[in-house]
Amino acid sequence: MSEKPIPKPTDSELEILQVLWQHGPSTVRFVNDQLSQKREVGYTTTLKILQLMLDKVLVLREDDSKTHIYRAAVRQEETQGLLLNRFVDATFGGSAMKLVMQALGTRATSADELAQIRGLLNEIEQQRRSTSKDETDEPA
Amino acid sequence: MSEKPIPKPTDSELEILQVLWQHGPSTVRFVNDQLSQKREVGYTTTLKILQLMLDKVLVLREDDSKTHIYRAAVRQEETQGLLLNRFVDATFGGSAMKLVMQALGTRATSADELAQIRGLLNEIEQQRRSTSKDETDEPA
DNA sequence: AATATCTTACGAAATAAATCGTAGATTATG
DNA sequence: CATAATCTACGATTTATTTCGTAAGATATT
Repeated sequence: MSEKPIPKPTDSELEILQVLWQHGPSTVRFVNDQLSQKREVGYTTTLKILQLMLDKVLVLREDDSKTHIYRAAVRQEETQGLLLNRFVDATFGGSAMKLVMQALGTRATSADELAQIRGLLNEIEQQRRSTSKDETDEPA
Repeated sequence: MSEKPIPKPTDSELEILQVLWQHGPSTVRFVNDQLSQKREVGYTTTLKILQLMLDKVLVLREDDSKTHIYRAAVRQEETQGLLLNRFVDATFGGSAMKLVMQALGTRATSADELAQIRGLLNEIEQQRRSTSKDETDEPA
């Protein structure tokens, strides 16, 4: 039980992680090009943030070749989950349901997406029925 | 179309807004007492933040009586919606559905809550069926 | 090999957020 | 009325984040 403290990424760091998650291991140049499509960023700014992320072990880097290659050191879902928890606590007083209601109510959601969510609900309930037979709610 | 720029609250400001939304107009002392239940905060820190929030017009204040009384100047749902949009964009690449899936999959959600969400899904689909007949998508 | 180009490392400035101390005003109490 | 307690205003510090300039090293080009 001494595995993951998981450092919390800042906004800029998250932006970079998105690039790495989406495109895989990349050079500074590539990451910067991607970011530049959205907004103005200096090359050395991107470089610096990647270096700080390396310290925090948010990314790893391959030094072998001439130019360094950075890769995400944290998994996407894990990180998103972490941030989601913080956000739900800070903004919705810890109620994931209130958040979901807002998300579904306010944001545009296609019929297809609604169907997918319905499917997930089914899965969850299904799973609960099966596990509640032999396993009690909390093994602790 | 020149109504609401809506300033984005910081973490501390959001914390205070939660108190005001939950308990209504309050004195600095009361807000500080509430915050203190969760963590260490100096009185003047709370005061200062409230004053900054007044500048930003995140809160209004009653000066009449001896001690000032602050009230939220932004509505809860509106603010939550704003923050949610930002969060979805930054963390889930703009996909509200991915967020919902994560929220349902990762966080503990009671059977009761799941039922409520299911209810909301029904409502939304219901509404779409009825409005798509005579009204177009956006009544503007 | 000399020059230009690209890359890294690093320091430092600019900005934003949160925290607190102190002084002066106001109100309550003895 | 005098003293204590409470409150407001405000400056200043601390900490975190973002940004960029510059120098030095590596690579490519002619």
